[in-house]
Amino acid sequence: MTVQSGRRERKKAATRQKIADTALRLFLERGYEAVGIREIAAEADVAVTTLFSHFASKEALVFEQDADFEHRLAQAVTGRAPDEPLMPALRREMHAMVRHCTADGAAPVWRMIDGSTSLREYEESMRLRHAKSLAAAIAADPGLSRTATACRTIAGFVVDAHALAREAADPEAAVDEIFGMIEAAWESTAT
Amino acid sequence: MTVQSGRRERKKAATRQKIADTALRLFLERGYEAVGIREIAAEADVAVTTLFSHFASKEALVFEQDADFEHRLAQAVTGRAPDEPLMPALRREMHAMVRHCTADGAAPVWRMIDGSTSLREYEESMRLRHAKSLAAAIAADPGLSRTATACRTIAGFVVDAHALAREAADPEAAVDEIFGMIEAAWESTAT
DNA sequence: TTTCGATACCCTAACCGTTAGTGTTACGGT
DNA sequence: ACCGTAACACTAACGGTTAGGGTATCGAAA
Repeated sequence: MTVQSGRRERKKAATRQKIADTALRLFLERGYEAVGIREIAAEADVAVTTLFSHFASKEALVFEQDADFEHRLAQAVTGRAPDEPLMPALRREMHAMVRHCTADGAAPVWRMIDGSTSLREYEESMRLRHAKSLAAAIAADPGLSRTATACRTIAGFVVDAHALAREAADPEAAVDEIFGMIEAAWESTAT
Repeated sequence: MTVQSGRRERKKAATRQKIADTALRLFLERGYEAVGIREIAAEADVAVTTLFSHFASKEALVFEQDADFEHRLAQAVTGRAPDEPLMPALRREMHAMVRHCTADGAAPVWRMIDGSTSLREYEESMRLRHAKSLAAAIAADPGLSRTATACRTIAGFVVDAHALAREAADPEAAVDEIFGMIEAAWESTAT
């Protein structure tokens, strides 16, 4: 486990980025389903197998920075100020995430996602992962003693909030509305 | 639109059933991923295209009676007694559904589902559909005036309850625990 | 410096779910 | 008795994904 930043890792990162950029460009130009893997690989000047060594599936090309999102919610729980209650921290993070997804320039990507069944399904499977890690983070906090079922329920609720808010007319207001409900559910489980 | 029960419809139903039975048998014998579509079709003595005219995908072979489930929750809302509150009706239906899924004999099937990524993803996409129709049913009830976001949030919550309860050590108790949270969330939106 | 293991990449050829295209049969209403 | 059509069949392909097996470049130990 040596430190990073050898020429190798830089080249690898560059290849990955080139693939992702090429794919996104082609997808936006001609539509997700209309662009094939072999074509993306050719345009990015890599072999198909190389593409799949960087991305586990065609859908993963679109959700390139999924791994970031994966941890942000969990971090919001484990990294919050020692005396801060859970819900405000989660609400704040959710606001930031929703703002990020509804920023200018992101719209075409989301339109593309909503237009493809397989992309929507992939996004759902991501939510399951996110909910799982969030539930683990909540369950691990010694300050909040709740049952495993309660943690998982709340976690599922929170990640769903992201999807629901994205589709709402006023995403920011939707986050607040949903979090009102989440807090009521959460407090109903207080011992 | 003539009435049913011609020889034709019986034959069609028989073909569909034979395909589903064959598929489930092979899946349980040798594992979901280890059995190919061509093999199922051959064993059921139909053409591959015929199989796909009855089932939209390989996963749909496993969730054969999905369509039933699709409407049960919505029915629980629209078909409840005129004066019955929403939540008890949903809770009752959810109890019935969970009991059905945890009945003896269903265990191997669920073990198979949990063992396959594509089956789990398919189940999730079903949940989205179910949540959508449930949300529509709730939103359509004139007695419950809630925002669209609140309806969708609660609907997502309810369908998630099914998945969470199935995985819990005591599914029936989990349903009650989760519904306690759902009711708190629901009542927090009362005008 | 030389050597050497690791790894990033390449190519070919397939596998598998799924669909299009094109018939053929047999049912059901007229 | 006839015809429209629904159900099914066959072949061939498409597109995502993976296996198998090879080359080259990097990084570090010898």
